[in-house]
Amino acid sequence: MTETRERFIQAATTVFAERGFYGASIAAVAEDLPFTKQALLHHFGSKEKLYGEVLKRISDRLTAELDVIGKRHTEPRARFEETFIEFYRSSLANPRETALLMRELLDNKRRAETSKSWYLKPLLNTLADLAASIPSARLARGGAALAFVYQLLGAISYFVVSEPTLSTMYGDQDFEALQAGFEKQLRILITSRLDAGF
Amino acid sequence: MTETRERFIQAATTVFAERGFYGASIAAVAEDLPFTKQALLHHFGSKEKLYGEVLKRISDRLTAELDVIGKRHTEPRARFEETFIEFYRSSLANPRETALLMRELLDNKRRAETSKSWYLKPLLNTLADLAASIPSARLARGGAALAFVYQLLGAISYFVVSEPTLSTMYGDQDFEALQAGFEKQLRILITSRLDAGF
DNA sequence: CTGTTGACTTACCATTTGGTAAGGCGACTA
DNA sequence: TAGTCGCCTTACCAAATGGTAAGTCAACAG
Repeated sequence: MTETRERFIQAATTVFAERGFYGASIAAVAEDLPFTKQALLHHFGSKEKLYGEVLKRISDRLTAELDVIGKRHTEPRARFEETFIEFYRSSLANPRETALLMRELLDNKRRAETSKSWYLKPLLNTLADLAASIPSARLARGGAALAFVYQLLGAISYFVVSEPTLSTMYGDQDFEALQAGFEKQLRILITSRLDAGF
Repeated sequence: MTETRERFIQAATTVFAERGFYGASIAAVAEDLPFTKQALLHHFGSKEKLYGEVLKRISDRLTAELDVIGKRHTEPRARFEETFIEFYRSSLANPRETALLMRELLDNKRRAETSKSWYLKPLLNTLADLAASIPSARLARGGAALAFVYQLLGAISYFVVSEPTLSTMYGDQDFEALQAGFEKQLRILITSRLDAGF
């Protein structure tokens, strides 16, 4: 059934996000569902394929989301800015997925040898194109605009993923204040860097 | 012997960086060394304790390194800027350690329940103090300066960790150009944000 | 009524996991 | 010479790993 597959994918997202590909077990994925580990294997064939479906799901959602935002703004600079703000909001709203994508980045070296699939590429291309559409950045050489895109991507993902660490380190209250101000700080970072020109 | 311990820690750094805490096995750590898995257990007691020593090693080195840089500059803003540039260089020179710290961030939620140790705290405190020493940032409320520190930390770590992914995605040549310009772009990001004030 | 198909199960399997137990062995001490 | 201490080994272990084999059972088709 389609719904069963869906439930497996959702559960797998959590497990892979929390333990990484190598640390996750398909038994753990099935554990909280009213199905056995073999039902999972019946639907997906292998752990690797299940992981692939999870990644594809995330990549598709993100690409679609950013696409919608991109169409809401015509002015390149505003589009760039709002897309990254939206990316931050989306990442914050889906910390599991954010963590999983970060793990994929880390596991990639090892996994690339066998899997060879690049789920992040369409997402990165979308963002790089966005940067290239800003007049002042178009002429930048040596991938200066791409570097900035990557800096923002890192700043956003790293912060979102740090929630458990930061809230324990600084206490829930201080962390909430930090998180409340982060979006504003992100906006300032983007505008001040863009103002400086390429 | 001290040297044997050292070799175990070095090997463990690689294995933990590549597979994460859960995905790594102590057998894999001993595999490339002329000792058995039990020799490892004899020295460190458990996988958890070995991991702890590895993290402590990294944290100590980083803190010491940043301390040296901090003392080379008296003017707060220059000190802030140079410290982050140095942090970038250090991260780039030690990609294994960078990846491992990132994994620690991701694994932390799970691991915190049992281990409760915060290896990253001294490092973060050093950087936060650095930001607080900048006059214009001292008055910032809601942790605006800390947010900026975290953004830089994320931008740096994320980029360093992405080397395998990026060089495969864009090709070795394009990636090298990107990497060659990254430090300069980082500097621009820092100065433009600081110029904007808090 | 029969055959087939798809979802899901129980029963296994070899391999790997982190860890324990016990002992060999060289060096140093009484 | 006997004792003991630290480093490291072989011999195990129960539990968990990803995956295979062989079914059960309901729905549906002829």
